[in-house]
Amino acid sequence: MSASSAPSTRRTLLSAALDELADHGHAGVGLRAVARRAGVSHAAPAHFFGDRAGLLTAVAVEGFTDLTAALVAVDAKDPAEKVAALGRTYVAFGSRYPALMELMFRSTELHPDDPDLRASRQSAIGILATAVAQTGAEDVREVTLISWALVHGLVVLSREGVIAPLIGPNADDLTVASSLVDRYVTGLLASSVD
Amino acid sequence: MSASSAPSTRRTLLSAALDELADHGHAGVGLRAVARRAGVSHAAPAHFFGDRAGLLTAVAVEGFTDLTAALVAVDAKDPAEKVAALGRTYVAFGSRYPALMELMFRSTELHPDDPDLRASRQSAIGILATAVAQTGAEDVREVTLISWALVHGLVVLSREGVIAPLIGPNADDLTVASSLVDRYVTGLLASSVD
DNA sequence: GTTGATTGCTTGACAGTGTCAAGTCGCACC
DNA sequence: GGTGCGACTTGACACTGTCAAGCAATCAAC
Repeated sequence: MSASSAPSTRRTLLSAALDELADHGHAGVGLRAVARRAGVSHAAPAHFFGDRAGLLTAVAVEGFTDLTAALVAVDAKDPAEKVAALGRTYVAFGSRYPALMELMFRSTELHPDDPDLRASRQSAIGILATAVAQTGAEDVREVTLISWALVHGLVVLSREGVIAPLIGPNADDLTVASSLVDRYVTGLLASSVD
Repeated sequence: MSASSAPSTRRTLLSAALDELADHGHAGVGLRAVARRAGVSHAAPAHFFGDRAGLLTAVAVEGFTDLTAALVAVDAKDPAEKVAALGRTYVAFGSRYPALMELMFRSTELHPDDPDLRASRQSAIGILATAVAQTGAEDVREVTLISWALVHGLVVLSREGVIAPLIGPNADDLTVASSLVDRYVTGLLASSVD
């Protein structure tokens, strides 16, 4: 028999939750709705994840893990260009999975001190931090924070639909955000090196 | 008899919702909980606001109105310094009213096309846009967007508690964010003027 | 000055939710 | 062969948003 062929209910529930999130947004991720989708009893999710916040936390961890994988896959020779590419990837991820990205930053409905959550988030931001460090920037942590804030802000504003009214209706959010990331993140780094 | 002495149930409900939001966060703002706090029947909020999204939308409008007022009160001689001051005020507002600020940008639980919501949000961002314009920046709308994204990102990251782990435990979020706004927003503008 | 309509709210019900206590089933281990 | 234990299920409770109906006051019209 093949290894790990049984999809271990817990795993089934998690992927049901991700589907529910993509289909009906954050509000759709309820203990009972997810159980229904996974074909188990209404109390099964609570058995594995404790409560609703536990389920959402597990989903968020999955999200940070996927985001990390996407960032790891980014490659670029020039350090500054790499930081910009990471930023574009971050924005693209937020654009492709808006509900997931929103959930990942809604700590009031998560277990904010969950070690897995902290670790998975830290590993995502760690990638950006090391890329910033390789540019030779002086205060790595400040530049990392400002870069993160910038791309995350773009994700939020794009999700809220306020970019188009500001820039113009015929501009694609993702294109606009990417060009802004390119232009200003690299500019930021240039002024911060030395 | 004094003008507008009667606190018009609707107004009472709205301020009860704001209190509930400040006390128990976004999840605490339920139709029934707000009704209880306001001392009216459980269906009264729905009577005035239609549904829960309607109530939340009204609260968000209140938030954007307050934010606008805070931004209008900002004064500075140098145009670039004014933009920075607006950014600091934005961050401070988000820091003082985290739950409200979060709600204001949760369009999935609001009525995103509500005209009052759009108008109040537009008036807030308009203040930043005109300040940016007065610096003589080339592409006003792009610089406005990037500045907005930056400060909003800082608000989100501060709320999520990820600034301290990144920068250091003895640094105050608000101070860190303010200094970043000062340093980089003004740098941004300097490189963008001509 | 009675009628009719509108407004501002309440009462009551319904389906759905998260959570908890108890129970059932199978399986490993002694 | 018992005994514990993990993986669930069943059933209940309090709570939620929403809807239909009703009730009291107001106000315009005739």
